[in-house]
Amino acid sequence: MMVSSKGRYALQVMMDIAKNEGDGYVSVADISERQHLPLKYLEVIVGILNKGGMLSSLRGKNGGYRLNKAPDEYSISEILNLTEGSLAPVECVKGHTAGCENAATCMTLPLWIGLDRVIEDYLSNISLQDVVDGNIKDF
Amino acid sequence: MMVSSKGRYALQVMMDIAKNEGDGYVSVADISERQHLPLKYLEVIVGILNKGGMLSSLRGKNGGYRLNKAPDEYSISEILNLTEGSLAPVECVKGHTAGCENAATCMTLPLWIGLDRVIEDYLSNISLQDVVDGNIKDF
DNA sequence: ATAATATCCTACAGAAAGGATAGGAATTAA
DNA sequence: TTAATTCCTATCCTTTCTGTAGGATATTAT
Repeated sequence: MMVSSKGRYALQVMMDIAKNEGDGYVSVADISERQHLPLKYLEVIVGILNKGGMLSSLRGKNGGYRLNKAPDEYSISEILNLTEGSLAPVECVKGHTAGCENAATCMTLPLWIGLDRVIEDYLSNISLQDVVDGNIKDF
Repeated sequence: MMVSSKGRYALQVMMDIAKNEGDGYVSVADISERQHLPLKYLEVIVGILNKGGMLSSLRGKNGGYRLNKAPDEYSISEILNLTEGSLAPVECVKGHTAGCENAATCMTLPLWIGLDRVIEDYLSNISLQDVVDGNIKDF
């Protein structure tokens, strides 16, 4: 029941780019250095974010990555769902197909659907900008 | 970000005992058969529930397990926390110590604390009885 | 052109966690 | 005494996690 380092690093990457992209691109080497995260692993993770349409890239000198939209347009949910594959707490609530062959009689399914929903609700209402700004209410 | 089979099976075990304990004890063999779950694995899981104080046991013939309190006195949170070890989404919000050495400056910590809380809130407000009764609102 | 700087691609590898199984010791009821 | 049952804990196989490695490809500055 844990968010893996892949997802956590991806979030750090997105935050770092949000903070450091001026008009140019942010390189993975710079992110790696600032965030103290392994370069080669970040290359893999950034590749996922890029292929998933969250970033644009530019190769070569002065190249790197930049956000495709404003930081307040990214929800934490979409970032984590992309990098983690899914945030579903159990297999049977993945991909909104909701259930195995016993779904009709499964007494625990509603529980998992409800849990999935509170997680999704929470994370989809927090933006990248919110995290960068330290703007997370309550707690 | 998944609840493991250990936690899911533990929940099934608790539900099965809740349903099937009359005045006597429920054996693991019976649970295994009714729920179609591996006996030897269930023995391990039930051991955790027992040592954690959720069940009482009786050895020998006609032995087995029974609940220590009424089904509506168990929250799903306590069952899953016991068997999973923790439901915290990241290492640094385990055990209410909240944080690593960088906690003071970590921008993502509030996010994880908040996520932990919505999960905990949801699961602590649903009882074993609710699940057995199919009494989970919404969705 | 060329050199330097980046991304991009994908296979591999060690460590940790997940998901059981195995075998028997201890206890209890009939 | 015997059958049934919990109890204990070591082991094992598989999958996932967490990276690493090495190079191919593209871009820009000079």
